[in-house]
Amino acid sequence: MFDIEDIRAQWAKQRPDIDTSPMGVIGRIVRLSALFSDEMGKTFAKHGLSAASFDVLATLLRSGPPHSLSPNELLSTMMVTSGTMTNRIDQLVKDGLVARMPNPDDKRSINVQLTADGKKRTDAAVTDHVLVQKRLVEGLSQEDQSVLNAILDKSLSF
Amino acid sequence: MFDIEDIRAQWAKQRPDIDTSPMGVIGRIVRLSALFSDEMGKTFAKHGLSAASFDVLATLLRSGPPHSLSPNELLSTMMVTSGTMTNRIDQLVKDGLVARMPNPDDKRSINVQLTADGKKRTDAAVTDHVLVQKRLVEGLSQEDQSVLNAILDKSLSF
DNA sequence: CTACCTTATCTTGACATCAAGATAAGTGCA
DNA sequence: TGCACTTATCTTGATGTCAAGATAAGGTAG
Repeated sequence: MFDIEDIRAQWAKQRPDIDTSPMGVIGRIVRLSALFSDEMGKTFAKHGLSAASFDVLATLLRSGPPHSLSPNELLSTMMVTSGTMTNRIDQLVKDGLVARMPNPDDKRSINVQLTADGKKRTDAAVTDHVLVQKRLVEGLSQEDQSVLNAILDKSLSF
Repeated sequence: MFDIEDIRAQWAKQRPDIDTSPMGVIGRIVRLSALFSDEMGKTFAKHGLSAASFDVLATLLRSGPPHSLSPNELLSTMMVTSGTMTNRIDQLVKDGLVARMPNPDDKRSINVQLTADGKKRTDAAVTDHVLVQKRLVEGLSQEDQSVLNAILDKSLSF
């Protein structure tokens, strides 16, 4: 595993014409994201979930009672295609964590609703998850985190 | 697409017991990473490459002449399994961008070497790529970028 | 030299994802 | 009303990934 600055040094030798300073910032963000995702994935696995399932379950939970959203509503909060959403819901239905309920007002549509077991499992997973997230940022002071958020928001606004 | 702070507000209502401030930091990093990866992917696609192929090609290019590394060496710089590497190399061989060369010193091993066409394509893709990267961070001042790097390095050292 | 362990690469089977299109129901305008 | 357009979900086929194990060659201790 190379350090990002080592990689930049290699480029400086092989392609002195290019400016790799943006690569430093972007490389760190992409790598840190992968590291975070790996660690968070372990928590999900402990609860028998994948990041993908957790994403759906957590969205339903935080939407509040009756913990029920259409596939289209779920889609709009995650960056996945409709086929992916169908597949995710299929898995969760098979595991008994959500149920597909007909929508009486629009027969094209359905609602995906947390089951009692789904709600219990999701509540437990979320509780663990936030503790892991806390650990992942514990190397940063409160001020570091504020500064970080402010700078990242500048980039996210594009 | 919800804003991360909207998501935190939803949690505050549904699960007032949890501390979601780490989620603010982590969410921004993961989301920004996905955004960067999407944009960079478009550049690779323009050159007929995927992020996966580019990753291999760029590693070979920046390793310097003769632009040749073993699958194992490539593996150690990317976080993928050996099966994934075999598959990536297969694709690149099929596209004529790299060639598998026998290693005379160790018959278990091979070297993956950029072809002339592979080098040309990679050079062109890298040139475009760094321009896109530059655009992706242009919302941040030099000082923002320095501060960002310093803070991110604290987290990456875990 | 042999038997065993390690290393390097590839193979297999399962899975998540996407792009594109199929299906079915709702909407609106002539 | 009826026909075209839109919307919501699901289906299909291709791809990239991983975990686990297969294959083959190198290294070593006796």
